[in-house]
Amino acid sequence: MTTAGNNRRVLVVDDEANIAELIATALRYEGFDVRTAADGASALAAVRDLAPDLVVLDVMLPDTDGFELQGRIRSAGQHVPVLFLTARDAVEDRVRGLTLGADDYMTKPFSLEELVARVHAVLRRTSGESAVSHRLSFADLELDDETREVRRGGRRIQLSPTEFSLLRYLLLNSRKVLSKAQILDHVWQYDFGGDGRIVETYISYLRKKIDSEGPALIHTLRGVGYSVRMPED
Amino acid sequence: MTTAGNNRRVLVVDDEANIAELIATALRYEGFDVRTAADGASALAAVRDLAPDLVVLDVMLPDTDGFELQGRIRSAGQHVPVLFLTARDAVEDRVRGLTLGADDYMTKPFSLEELVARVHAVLRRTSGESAVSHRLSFADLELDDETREVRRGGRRIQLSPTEFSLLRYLLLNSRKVLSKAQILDHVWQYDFGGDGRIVETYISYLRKKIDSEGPALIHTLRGVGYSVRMPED
DNA sequence: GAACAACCTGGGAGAAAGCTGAGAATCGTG
DNA sequence: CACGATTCTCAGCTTTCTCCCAGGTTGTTC
Repeated sequence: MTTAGNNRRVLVVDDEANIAELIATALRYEGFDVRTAADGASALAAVRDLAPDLVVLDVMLPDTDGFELQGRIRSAGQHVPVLFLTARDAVEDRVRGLTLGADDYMTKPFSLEELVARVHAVLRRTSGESAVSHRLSFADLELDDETREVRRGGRRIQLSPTEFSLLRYLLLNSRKVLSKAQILDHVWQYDFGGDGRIVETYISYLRKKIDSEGPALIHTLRGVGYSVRMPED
Repeated sequence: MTTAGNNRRVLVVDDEANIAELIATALRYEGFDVRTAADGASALAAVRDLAPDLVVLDVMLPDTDGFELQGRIRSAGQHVPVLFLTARDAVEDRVRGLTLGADDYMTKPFSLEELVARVHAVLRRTSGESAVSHRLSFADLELDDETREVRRGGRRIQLSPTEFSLLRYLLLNSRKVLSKAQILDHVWQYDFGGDGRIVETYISYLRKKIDSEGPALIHTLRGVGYSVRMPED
C-alpha cells in the first residue's frame, strides 16, 4: 500500500466495464475508496450519494457526454475535481475547447502508473494536499516526480520516459517482489501487445544506469520477478 | 503552488459554465478561494455572502449587464475591485467600462497567464498586496512584470508578447517540468486551435535569445515537456 | 553434468519526438 | 496602406526511444 489510510473517495465513470474495473482496481490498491458507474444517470446519482473527492470521467458515454455531465455535476453545486479520459484520435482542438475547466485530462490508452500519478497530482492541487511529497527514495537513490530528477548518491541520472516510469513503480513498491506481468500491467499502456520480455530489456537499461553507480539495488528473483532492495537482504 | 497560503476570495461571474470553471480552476491553483455565479442575481447574493476581495465579471449576463451589476454592488456599500471580461469586438463596452471605474478589463478570449497576472495586478493596486513581488528570476535571468524587462546577466533581452508570457510561465514554475499541453493551456488563448508544435517553435525562439547568452537554462525532457533549470542538475 | 528454462544484453529497425529555417498570414503603427 | 513585427504552419532533418530478436549466461532439475 503506497498511501496507507488514504480514505479519499473516487468515482470512475466509463461504459467499458473492464476499463472501469481496471482503473478501480489500481486506485483501490492505492488506498482509495472507489465506486464505478457506466452511464451518466447513475454517475450523477453516485456523485450525490457518495460525494466523491474526485471523478474520473470518460467523455464518451452511452446516454450523454462527459462535458454535459460535468456541467450537471457543477450546477448541482458540487465542486468535484474532474479528470477526463478521451480517445486518442479525438481531434486535439475539439478536446481542448471542451476540457476547459477540467482539472486534467488523459488520452486513452494510458498506463496505470500515469493515471495514478495524475489522480494524486489533481488531489494535491485541489485539496491542498501539499504536504504529500512527490519524492521517492531508497538507500542513496532518489526520484522526484515534479522535476523528474533521479539521483544516485547525489549524481544525476538521465532516464527515458519508460525507464522513469518503471523505476518509479519499483521504488513505490521497494522491497516487494513484482512479477513481470504486474510490471507490464502498471507501467505499459493497457493495450500493449508484446510479451514480458520487454521488461527484461528495460530492467537491463535501468541496471546499466543505476547499478553501475554503486551496489546493486535491482534484484532478480528467478521465476518470480524483480525487487528493489539492499544487496545483503 | 505559486502563491501558497493566499486566502483571498474571488467571485467569478460568467454565464458560460465552462469559462467560469476554467477561470475558477486557474485561480484556485494560485491559491485563491473561488466561488462562481452564472447570473446577476446570484452574483449579488454571493457578494453579500462571501465579501470577496475581487470580482471577475463578464459584461454579458442573462439577466443584467456587468456595469449595472457593478453599480448595484457599489451602491450596496461594497468597494470590491472589479475585473471586467468583454467580448473582443465590443469596443463600446470597453470605453464605458473604463469610465464607470472598472479596475481593469480583458477581452475574450484570453490566456490564463494574462488573467492571473491581471488579477494579481489589481489586488496589488487596490489592497496593497505589495508584498507580492513583480520580479521573477532564476540564476542570472531576471524578469520584471511591471516594466516587462528581461535580462540575462544584466544584459537586456527583447521579447515579443508571447515569448514574454511563455518565459514568465516557465520561470514561475522553474525546475518543474511543464508539458506542452500545460503550456498551451496557460500561455495561449483558450480558444487556440493549433496543436502543441507551436510551443516547440517558441521554445526555439526563447533559446535563441536567452540560451545564446550563457549556459543553457531551458531544457527539453523528451516525451515529457520543458523545464528551466541549471545545466548540471 | 546434461538438459532445460529463465534471464541478460548487444544490435538494430522503425517510429516518435523535437528542432529550426522558410514563408504565409495577421496585426499594429505611423 | 505600406511596413515591420509577430504569430503560426509546415517540412526536412536530427536525435532519441521503443521494441524485437538472437546468442550468450546463469540457475534448476533430474
